Amino acid sequence: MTTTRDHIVQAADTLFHEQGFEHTSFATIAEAVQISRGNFYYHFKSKDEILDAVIAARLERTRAMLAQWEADSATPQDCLYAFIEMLVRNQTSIMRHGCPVGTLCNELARLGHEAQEGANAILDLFREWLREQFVRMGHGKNADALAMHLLARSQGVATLALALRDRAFVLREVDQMRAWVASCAPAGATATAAAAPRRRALSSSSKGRK
Amino acid sequence: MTTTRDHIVQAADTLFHEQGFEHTSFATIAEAVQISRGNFYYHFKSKDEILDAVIAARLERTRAMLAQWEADSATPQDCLYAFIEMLVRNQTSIMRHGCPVGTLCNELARLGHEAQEGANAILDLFREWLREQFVRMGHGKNADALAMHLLARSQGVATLALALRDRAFVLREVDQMRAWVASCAPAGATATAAAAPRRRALSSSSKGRK
DNA sequence: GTCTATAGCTCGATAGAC
DNA sequence: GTCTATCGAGCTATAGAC
Repeated sequence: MTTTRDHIVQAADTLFHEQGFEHTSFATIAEAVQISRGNFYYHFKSKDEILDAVIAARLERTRAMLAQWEADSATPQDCLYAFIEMLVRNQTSIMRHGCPVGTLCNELARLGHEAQEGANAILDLFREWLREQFVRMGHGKNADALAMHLLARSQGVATLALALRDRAFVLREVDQMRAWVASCAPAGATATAAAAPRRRALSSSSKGRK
Repeated sequence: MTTTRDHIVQAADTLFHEQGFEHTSFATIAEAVQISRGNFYYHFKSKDEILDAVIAARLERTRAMLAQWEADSATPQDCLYAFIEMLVRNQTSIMRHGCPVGTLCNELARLGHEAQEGANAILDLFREWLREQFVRMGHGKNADALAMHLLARSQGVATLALALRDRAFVLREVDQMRAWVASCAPAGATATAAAAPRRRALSSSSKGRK
């Protein structure tokens, strides 16, 4: 059953992504949900409370998505490919509105908004999940740094994609990120120690998704 | 001689970086410049006109900066190092307010603001300048893709730096970017700087572009 | 060139009828 | 639970005195 509250959160979620939190007014959300402005305050005491609800919903959705990716992937490498593939899947949306996670974190950070921690928690969900994959690949000590590196690469692509709207650029960078993941793979199976991924003149696209 | 107009543009420039364009009101700028709100409209017809003036000022300043970097660098590699070093030099500002170029481009792109082209022109200044360095290094055909790659990396670092405020992360990524530039150098060439980038565990691949 | 005063609008938030 | 009406604050922009 979908309550009015759910409708509000869903509409706000979309609008916060498309227009930003601050730029989105109650009037805009009200129009999307087809209710009156005043009716908001039966469900939420303030705009910040709607933001909290949106963040909570995104956290839940992200958790489910990551679990699904893991369930669908045979190896940790495939998990990483699933993450990277997101840039291609959501290409159009990213070129139009940016990465929903990165743009929200940045907007709230710049505003000094108290909900920044919540938004960062979404980012941390990805960070931890990526770290886990690198741990499974045998990069225990550097797993977090590798996770951050991949996060930064994808955020950079999203940022330039939004500004320049260059599809070829996105695909090119995605290709390189895939190659980088391939180069991170433990050479022989079960590399116990070997913390560091070896730098090599890579065999670009060895991975076949499955 | 510094005119009132210049003062306004300078204050607006800083505030647009720190708070964003939309979030910055005339009242805030007026307070910074110590003039009355009404007085703005003698110098500018609208807020958008101030934005245009800020963008023009940034274009000019960026051109001068890039020319200076080139004058101070013995080799194209050193130019690239100067670019990367910017992330360290401006670390504190970036962690607090983000990259001034990236945040403005993204804000205007999301708003669908007509000044987006102007903001992108600043980004293109970097893109062209970086491309030029790669051309000088002998990467003619791939020079633009390499320039975009470096731009994306730095934007990604700036985005995560703003969200997470992790100094160690920034330094780690900068180190990797230096190493990547070194790996792009034409064989046999020697970079002058103390920048002699160390090769570290987390390097990103240059892939088969060459 | 700089000021005060204010129009006209939108915002987030409240009050109270139904 | 949903509505209408409205408040006060903040915004961009204008008018006109000095």
